[in-house]
Amino acid sequence: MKKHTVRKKYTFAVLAVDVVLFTVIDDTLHTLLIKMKKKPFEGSWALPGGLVKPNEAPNDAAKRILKEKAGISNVYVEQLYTFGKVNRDPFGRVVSVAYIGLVPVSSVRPKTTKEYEDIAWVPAGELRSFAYDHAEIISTAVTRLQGKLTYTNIISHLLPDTFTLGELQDVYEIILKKKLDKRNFRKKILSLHIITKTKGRTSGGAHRPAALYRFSSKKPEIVEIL
Amino acid sequence: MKKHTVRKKYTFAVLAVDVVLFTVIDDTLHTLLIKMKKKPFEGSWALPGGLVKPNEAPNDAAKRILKEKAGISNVYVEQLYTFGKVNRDPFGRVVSVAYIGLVPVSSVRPKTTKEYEDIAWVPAGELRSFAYDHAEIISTAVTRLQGKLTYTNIISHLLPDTFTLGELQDVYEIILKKKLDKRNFRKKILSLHIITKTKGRTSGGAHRPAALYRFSSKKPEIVEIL
DNA sequence: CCAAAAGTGTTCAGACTACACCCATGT
DNA sequence: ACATGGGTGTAGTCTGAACACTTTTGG
Repeated sequence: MKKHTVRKKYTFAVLAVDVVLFTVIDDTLHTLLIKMKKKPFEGSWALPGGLVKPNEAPNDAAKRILKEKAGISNVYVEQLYTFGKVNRDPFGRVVSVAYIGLVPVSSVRPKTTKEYEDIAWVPAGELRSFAYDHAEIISTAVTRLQGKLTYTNIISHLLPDTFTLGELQDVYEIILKKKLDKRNFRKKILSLHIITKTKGRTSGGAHRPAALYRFSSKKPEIVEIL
Repeated sequence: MKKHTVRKKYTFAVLAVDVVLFTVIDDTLHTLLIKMKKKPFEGSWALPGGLVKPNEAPNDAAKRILKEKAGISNVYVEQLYTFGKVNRDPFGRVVSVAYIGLVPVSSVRPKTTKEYEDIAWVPAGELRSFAYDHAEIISTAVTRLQGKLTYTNIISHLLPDTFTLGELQDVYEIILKKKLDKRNFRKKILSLHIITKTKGRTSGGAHRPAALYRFSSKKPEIVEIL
């Protein structure tokens, strides 16, 4: 049986990826969205996404699309869920493997292209007109992100290389949408040994300088955090 | 733009589903596997799986395949992960959406068909020669199942309608591969109010009869269990 | 000297762990 | 009578929650 025999005989689906890229800006969780030009979704916002190439793994497609559409590389991405309802795309049968991506705020430089009207960081949870089933994908992604914050170390990918304990706590509070006690938070985080103190300190704020920390490892790990 | 325009232009992938169907038999976690006849995997074991139809959601395809290949309906299924490495299938580019399925042991009646050499419940973790990347899919599924046991009520789908606390504890111990303290386990489970006592009792064993319980709800819920 | 974030300990309550014996039934 | 799983309570430890003041810097 030749490689393309099956391909020709059974082909039916277009496989796409969509990425929910998160970052934290101004004390708010944001996702990267694209404002569309094409009908029937002109003016609607969509996740950066695109078709998977014949010789490309979906994982690689997710990274490629972030690079192409937003000029962002070196991103942490993980698979979220595969959305395959029959009529989710008015153009035909498209099944989309959705990914979550995380970037620290500094490393971000979305670029607009002629293909789209606009590309922008939009506060997660903000009401918009979304293309396709992207509202559902985003809300699934937010829920997953909240869940994983509490039992893994993925938050590391939302922070710059070094950060203060206050900044770390802020990110938790923003995403989990609840206040945490400062002393308890510090005790807990430090007891886990997932971050280490560096020699650096902040300076420049009109307040006492803070110690800078770094994640001991950014490898995905299961750690009971909160 | 017509519906099939995109389809024709960009088609490349065959979309399949594979199901890791779990049950507990004789104090061991088992998965349903099929022994293949076709080259290059003759004699290897594979997950029940098949192609998604053009007008079928992957979810529905998973249920259909269990029905067709094993004569099993009314199964709880949930999406596991999508496996899309370029060369995972020697016949061509096939992307597989993998599902976890759970059935209580009683409701099980796999049927062999002419298409396959054999279909059987095989102890999870047993060494076999697996077709495709199915070894990887199974091990991902086992890990996920273990994780979800500890923070959801999905174990309900592995038990018959009524069951004793001893049987419930057994299933936890089998899947999590660790002993639990009987008194602590009962205290914890009962305090969660996810099961209710029925009026029934067991009979027939050479021992004291046990109270029968039932899950208050089998809807997926997040509950911190262990 | 004032504003702003950093840093630091103790007490209390609830949850989890370890642990051993009697009970009801069938053979 | 004995073998088998069912059923029950308590004490000690650990973890999580609540809570307020001093420190260091820039402006």
